[in-house]
Parts: sequence; structure tokens; C-alpha cells
Amino acid sequence: MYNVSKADGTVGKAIQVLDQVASFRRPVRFSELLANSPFPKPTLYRLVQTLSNQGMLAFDPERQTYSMGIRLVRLAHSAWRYSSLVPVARPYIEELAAKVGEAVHLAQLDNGHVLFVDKCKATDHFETLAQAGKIAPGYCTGVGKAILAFMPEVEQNRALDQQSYTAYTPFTLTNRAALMTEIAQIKEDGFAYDREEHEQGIISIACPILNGQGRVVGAVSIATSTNRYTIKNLEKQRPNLMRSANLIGAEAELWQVPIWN
Amino acid sequence: MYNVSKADGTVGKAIQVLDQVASFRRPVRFSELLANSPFPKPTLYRLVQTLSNQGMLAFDPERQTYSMGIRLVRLAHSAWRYSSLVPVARPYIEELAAKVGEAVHLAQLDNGHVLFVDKCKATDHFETLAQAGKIAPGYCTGVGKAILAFMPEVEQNRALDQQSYTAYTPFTLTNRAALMTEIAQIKEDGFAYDREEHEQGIISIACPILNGQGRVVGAVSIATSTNRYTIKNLEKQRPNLMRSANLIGAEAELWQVPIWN
DNA sequence: TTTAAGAGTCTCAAATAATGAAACTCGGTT
DNA sequence: AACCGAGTTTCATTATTTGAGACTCTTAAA
Repeated sequence: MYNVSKADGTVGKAIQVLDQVASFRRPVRFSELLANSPFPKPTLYRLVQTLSNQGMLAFDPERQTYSMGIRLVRLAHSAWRYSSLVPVARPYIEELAAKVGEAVHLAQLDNGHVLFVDKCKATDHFETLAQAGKIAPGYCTGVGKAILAFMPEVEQNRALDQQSYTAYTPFTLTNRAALMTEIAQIKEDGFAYDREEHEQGIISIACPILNGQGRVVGAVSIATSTNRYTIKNLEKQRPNLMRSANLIGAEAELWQVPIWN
Repeated sequence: MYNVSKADGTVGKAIQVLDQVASFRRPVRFSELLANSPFPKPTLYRLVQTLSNQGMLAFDPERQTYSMGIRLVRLAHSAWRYSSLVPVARPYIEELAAKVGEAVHLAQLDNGHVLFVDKCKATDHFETLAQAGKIAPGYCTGVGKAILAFMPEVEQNRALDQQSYTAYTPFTLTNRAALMTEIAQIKEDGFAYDREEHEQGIISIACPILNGQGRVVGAVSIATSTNRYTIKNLEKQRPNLMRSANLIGAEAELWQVPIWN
């Protein structure tokens, strides 16, 4: 898990600017960035220029706006292709998706947030790509809670502090204490459930992926809608889900997948 | 198009290191990086540390290796989702893929390289995700040549200089002069063909995507194999392909898609 | 037409951070 | 026990970053 508070020199500041531009989710003007920036005008200006030169940002001279740059896509492809769980897990989650006929998610944790790195849905194939790289909160998703529950204590504490505990639905756990009780339960049980905590009508069952040393490296889940399943029915998928998680964990070991918390 | 030769300060150097790590396509040791690095040992060491702190690289303390970091995936998701042609082009390339029953690619140019930003294949859905972010050379792919042909002259010149002109197959155009002749033809015709120039047995027809000002913002192609199609047969798809490219170009205009060359 | 305001860009001396030769640590050899 | 090589740290030197402020240019108002 990386340290966002301490901005390591110029490089840290530059990355902070990238994050800021990303947060807008649209092309953004220099003055908009400046308005919410801790940096003085010329400093921000130079950062933004450097990043544009480097292709990490894209500047549209016509509209005078900055967007995220194409070079990031190229770099991230490398990360996704060679350093995530995806290459190892892909065959197993495809198999699982085909077997249960519901959406299967693969996630890893990034700085307290669940990062979806892959998704297979038996139907509706094309949604897939739009999901990789998406983030969701850790405290109210199945995969998030599964990972949190099995993290080493120190890191778990840090991650629990970073959650926002926003009530997305009436079922969301909205404070650290409630989440900790749930996490104790998950650790005992080996499975985590999302009982419409992030989105109304969406439930899931998730299982952590542990490597040979018992370190959690990610989680897999089966997600579905309350129209088709109840939590009770999802429980029947426990053996399938666990089997896939174990296979992925075993293979991750051999493949030297880096630990990405 | 960004400038890779001039390394803008520390930030430029840091990005250079990211590129270097990416080029290994596997976890890499510090000493391996050092061996091919223009930077002295302590400088490289600090860069790599900063990048790891920031989550742009992932350090595995057990094996003492660095891989690309998860934070890149998150940042790139933003680029891909909000700043590329993908959100605008997606419905059109899906429609086109369904209509012709062959793989449809969407590409943009990044520093002289073709960057595939999306791919739809009527069959074989799951390959999709693995392709986004992938790069290919500009001089020997349909989409690459289509984009190159319609670039403004100054940028075109720079891009033509950056090509490697490696002979991937016996059909590859292996020098600038040959490519320039072909490009003149493409500019006149409005379509580019890949006649097994990048991979034996794979051919494609590509069409540039132009925005309202006639600026090229990307290209779409239909790719297939010589087992199923000949170039002659592919030509019949020209109206379909052109229609999709025009629709994407028109909509890109409205959506303020940043120009990403 | 003139003035004002705002966004973006540039300057330069002061402050700070990056640099890299060299030295150090620490496993794992010979 | 001495050596070696990978990784890490030190510290005086050097080079870059910094940011208040000034400048430019476009657009808006008087």
C-alpha cells in the first residue's frame, strides 16, 4: 500500500496532479485545477506542462483543456498484463462464470480501495472491458470485505481507517465497529457476502485468494441480482467459488505474482 | 505527440524508469534495471523507491523485484474511460462487428505507435480485454497506415522517422520511401489495407476517423484471416466501414474527445 | 474606443532538492 | 577468514525547483 500523504518530491507532486485530473472525469481547464490545488500557480503550470510533454496528460490547445494521456494506457497495459492476477486467474474465472452463469469478478486492493481487475459475465460480454480498472469501496463490497478480512493486522488497520463509510444503501455498514464485527465473522467463515450494501438489488458471495504463505492477494466473487438469487441460494456456490480461489492462489504462487496491497 | 528525447527533470526520468520496467514484461531486479539504465546507481535507486511509494511500481520484498504498479491501472482507467475514443465509438464498433462477423479494431496513435484502444470480435469474446492498451507498429498495420496518411505533414514526418521498418513478414514495407508511396495512395483512396504486413495470414481494411476540422483522431479496421477473406472481398466492406468511421468522427466532435496524437 | 478583468505565461533570485562518488552492510560464496 | 556482489546510505557539491510578482493576451464591460 502506498503512502499518499507524503508527496515524494517532484514525482509525487506530478502523480498528485494526475490523480486530480482523473478525478474530474472530463477535460479540465488549468484554472479549475488551480482552484483545488495545493500548489502555487507556476508550480502547477510546470507540472502540467511536463506531464503533457510526457504524454501522461493530453492538452487540447483548441479548448485549452487537459485530459488523461494515452501513455498511461500503454503503461497500464503492462501492469495489467504482466503484474496483476489477471493472466493467472483468467482461465479459472472464465470457467467459473460459465459454470454458474452469473457475473464473476476478480479484484485486488489498492490503497484501501477495491480495484476490479477483471470481470466475466456469461452473457453480456462487452461490459467486460469497461470494468477493468474500475474502483469501488472496500467496506461495502463482497470482494473488498473478503480481502480486508484476511489482511495482516497492521495493514488492515490502516485500510479500515481509510474507508469512507458512506451509506450507499440502507444495508451499508456505516462505521468501523460494525465492519470489524462483520470482518471477524468473515475470517472465521472464509466467505464474505455483499447484502445489497453497495447497490440496491445486487448481492454477491466472495472468497479471498490466498497464496502459499497465506497472504491475501485478491478475491473472486459471484455477483447477481436479488431478482434471480437470494443469499441463501448463493451459499450453494461456496464449493465452486472456493475451488476457483484455491486454484488461482496456488498458481499465483508459481507465477511470482507481485503482492499488490 | 510527446517528446521522449528530452527528459523533463525528475518527472521525465521517473517516467523513463516506468517505461523501462514495462519493457521487461516480468518482475525485474534492481541490478537488471541498473545494467540498462542511463542513471547512476543511487539516482535510479531513489527513482525506483519513489515510484514504489507512490504505487506506480510494486516491489516484492521477498524476491526483490519490481513490477508495474496497480495505481497505473486506476489512472489509465480514467484515461481510457473519459479521454479516449472508446466511450464514443463503442456502440458503432459493436454494431460493425455484429454486421460483418469479423474482428473490429479501434486505434489511436501514440508517439508513432498504434495503440489499440478497443476491439470487438463477434466470436471469441474474451480476447477483448487483453487487447486494449496493446501497441503495434504504425507502418505495417491497417489502422496505423490510415492514421499516418491523414496526419498533418509536420507530425507525419516526425512519425515516419520514428518507425522501425522491421520486416515482420515478406510483405512488410521496410523503408520510408515505400511507405510514403503507399501513404499517398491511401490518402487518395481513403482506405488502408494491411496485406499480411504485420502477421502472416492476417489482413485488414482500415479507415481513418476524422473530426469536423478534418483532423485524424483515430482509425477503425476490420481484420480477418486469409483463410476466410481475400483483400478483394474485404473491399466490399468499404461502405460499412466508412459509415462507422464517419459516425464516430461526427460524434467525437460533439463529445470534445481530446486529440491524442 | 478605452478600461478592466481574468486566464495563462514568463522571470529571476532564493530556497531546496537532486546528484553521484564513495563508503558501508550484509548475505552468500570461495 | 577473506572476498564478492547486490543493495543501501552518506554528504558535500551542483542543479533544479520554487513562487511572488510581473507580463501578455483575450474577452467583457464601460
